[in-house]
Amino acid sequence: MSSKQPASRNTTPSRCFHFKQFAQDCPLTHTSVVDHLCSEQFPHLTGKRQQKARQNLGAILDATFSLSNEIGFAKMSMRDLHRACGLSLGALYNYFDSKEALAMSITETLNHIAFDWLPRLIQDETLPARRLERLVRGHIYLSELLRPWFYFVFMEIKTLPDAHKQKACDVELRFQSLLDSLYGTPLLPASHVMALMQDWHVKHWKYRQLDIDTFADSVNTIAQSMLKS
Amino acid sequence: MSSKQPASRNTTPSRCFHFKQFAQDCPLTHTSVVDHLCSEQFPHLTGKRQQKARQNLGAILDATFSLSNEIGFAKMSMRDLHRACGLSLGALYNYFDSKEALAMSITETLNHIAFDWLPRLIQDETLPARRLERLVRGHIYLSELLRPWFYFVFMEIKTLPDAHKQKACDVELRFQSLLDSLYGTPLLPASHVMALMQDWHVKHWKYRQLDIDTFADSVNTIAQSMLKS
DNA sequence: GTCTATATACGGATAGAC
DNA sequence: GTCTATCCGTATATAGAC
Repeated sequence: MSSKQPASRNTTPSRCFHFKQFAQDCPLTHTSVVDHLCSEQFPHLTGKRQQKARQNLGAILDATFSLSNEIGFAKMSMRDLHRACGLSLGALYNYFDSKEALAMSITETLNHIAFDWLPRLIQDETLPARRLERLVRGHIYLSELLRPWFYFVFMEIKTLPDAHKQKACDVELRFQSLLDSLYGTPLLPASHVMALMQDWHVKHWKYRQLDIDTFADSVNTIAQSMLKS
Repeated sequence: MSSKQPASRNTTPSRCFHFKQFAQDCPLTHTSVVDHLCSEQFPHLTGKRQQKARQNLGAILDATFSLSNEIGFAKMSMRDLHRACGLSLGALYNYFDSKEALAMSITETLNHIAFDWLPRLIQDETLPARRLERLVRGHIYLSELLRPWFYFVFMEIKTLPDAHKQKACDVELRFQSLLDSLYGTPLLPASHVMALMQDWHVKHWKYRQLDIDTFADSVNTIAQSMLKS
């Protein structure tokens, strides 16, 4: 995953990896996550039945993301959802026990993935500067691959029951502690980096026209500059 | 508003102004904003009646901020609100025509203030580096003085009707264009600075232990470093 | 102006036919 | 497994007494 080009300045910056590479190597995509969720909720299903369930789950999640993005999860009614995803109101409850269970499945799934996956980014790298770059790029690129998931969790954490809220915060704090250990100083440099990275999905309407690698380069530059001082 | 101390390195950084100065000079406080809102909604009231209205409005807003912060505005019911603020359910409707009108009053008021006030920060300053520092500190300090207002608008914009949403976004874009003009390059440096500044109120739970001037110094350092490159 | 009581609608969730 | 029809609690907003 390392760039082979000579170190020529003022052209493309050298990157430990870029988005296309990451997307090819990373086993996580929107549909793979839906499939994973399906296997968890309906472990007994196989073949055509499984196919159908995955398709419906995907439709439910897509509609949930779309509606939450537009009016917020709390304002979205199950009736809105059933109209948007094509299933009947009753059928929804075969997939999720309640509206709250739907929200929790989403956060639970993403947390599991993030918790599991982000540490792997740096497992084979010891140099702090390289570890930092891998964390920064990895987080930004992953949040792009699963943007609706990241955005949903960011915006809707507050409305979840406390136990769940805590767990979701833990993921952020764990990632932050990874950064903290690189910087030596606690809190500030790591928090700044988190804020910059998250801006990619939180304010995505701003970045529509912008190449994601350019964005990641920029965040990485700032992150690296704080490492030196 | 400028610091008089000699330029001694490695001690307190020289600041164009710090929080305490800003708070003394800035005419905006939580109560003054409530009073302003009161004068807009009940221009005819004076004396004891006005006093009472201000007090009740303040209680309603405090309760709204507190409940929204806890469970989100959409989940907060008018019954929750009436219990939390002490007024009866019916009495609430003497102050706001609807739940939506309450949310709109809050965003409207803050937008008006921000739109009006932030440009004044730099009106007497021509040096880009100083203009930048004044904008950064001014935004952070103002968002601290009116933290519940800023947080509310940030989190609840999405649930408002489209026309209102647009106006709120305009304020952010206007501020960003002030920054853009300082940087020359559009979008990226300014967006980064916005993200860093907003983190103070968005993730305030992280910064409970941190001095606001230390935070502002840190953001300003990053903002300045992007100015040079 | 503020209260209590209530009209009216909509929400989440379920029952039971197919 | 999916549909339609429905239960029942709760939400916003209002009416009318004081």
